[in-house]
Amino acid sequence: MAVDRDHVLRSAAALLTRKSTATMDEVAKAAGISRATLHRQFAGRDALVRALESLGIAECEAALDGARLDEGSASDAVRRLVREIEPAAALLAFLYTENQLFEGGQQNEGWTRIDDRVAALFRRGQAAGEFRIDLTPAWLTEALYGLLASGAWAVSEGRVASKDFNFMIVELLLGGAVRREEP
Amino acid sequence: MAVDRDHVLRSAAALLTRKSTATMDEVAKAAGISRATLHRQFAGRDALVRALESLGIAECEAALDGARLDEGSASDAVRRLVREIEPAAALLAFLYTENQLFEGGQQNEGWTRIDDRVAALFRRGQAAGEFRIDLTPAWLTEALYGLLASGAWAVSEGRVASKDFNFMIVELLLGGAVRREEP
DNA sequence: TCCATGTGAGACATATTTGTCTCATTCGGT
DNA sequence: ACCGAATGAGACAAATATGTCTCACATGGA
Repeated sequence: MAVDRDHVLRSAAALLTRKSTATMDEVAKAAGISRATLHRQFAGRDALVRALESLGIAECEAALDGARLDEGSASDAVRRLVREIEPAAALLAFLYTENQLFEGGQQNEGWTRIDDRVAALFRRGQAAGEFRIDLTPAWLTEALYGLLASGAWAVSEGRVASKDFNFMIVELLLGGAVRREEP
Repeated sequence: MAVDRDHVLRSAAALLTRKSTATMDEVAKAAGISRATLHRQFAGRDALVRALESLGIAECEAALDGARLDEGSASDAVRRLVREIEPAAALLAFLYTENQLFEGGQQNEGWTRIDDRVAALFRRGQAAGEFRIDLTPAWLTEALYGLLASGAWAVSEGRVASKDFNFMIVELLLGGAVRREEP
């Protein structure tokens, strides 16, 4: 009978990604529970968003762990990372645009840890001569987030097929739009 | 004495990009006018957002015109487009995440026109053998929007220098992160 | 100078959302 | 089958945002 907290969070993420101003009542309905029960789980809208943020951070870090960023080529590590992070992409897209989280001035330190790990991956690729050095690791990190968000958005709008999510993001991020000469 | 409508819209865009839930009072203060005057210009929050949307569409179409997408190589056209669109990037970033505009089901047809023109550019590049064909024009269009938004966001957060905005976006979109062999 | 128009400040009612509470019902374990 | 715990439905007040109105003030032109 216990409420499936994870299910509630995912429903909320899915809804809030589409409509960031959804009310607590709409969030509750989307999760198939009553507003009262939702409020028993999360003290308020703030607590709900914070919980979503924690979930997002946890999933990101799990993806980072699962992608084994230190192994093999940096390109392959990026591919693994995107693959691992795909299930959380919609949630990430919501949090990425929920800039209100940073209003307080101090953002959750979890994001800095994640930023650092991703940036370190790009830096490793640069040091290995694999990635170009005229694009900063900070920008590559930011671009990855942006493409993940765009990809999640495009999939949810039906503009890109879900099965192409990985390919599109990785290929654009790594290879760009310009056609390469055959090696 | 007449209120500078354009100034109000730009202030609103700048504020709402940072805090999408800002109240009408905050929007008014940001523009340096009173809530009453703001309300005389825009009947309500809805009307304000619609006006921002119209402004965004107009600036996008102006950028598309100014970039002369049909001339020269598709890559150069993309470079011109990003350069022309940069001043409107913050506004575009706001509108891009203001998905509530599409809640009604029918989005402003202006966006479809713009999407079509951008997608046509990528399609032209593909037909010319300049762009790879395994990334759909729809995705390239979406990715451009995402990178513009990420770039505007990164600049406003100080993570990327404003002067690098163009370079970073264009180079990543066209060339990707992987280093190319010297030709 | 005088008048008309636009503006700022604030009061006010309304609508919406939120947080809290109660109570009947239902579910699950013993 | 029974009992405790959790849930759903709804009432309620408080907080917040919005839309509307009035009135005093200032600004700019005739």
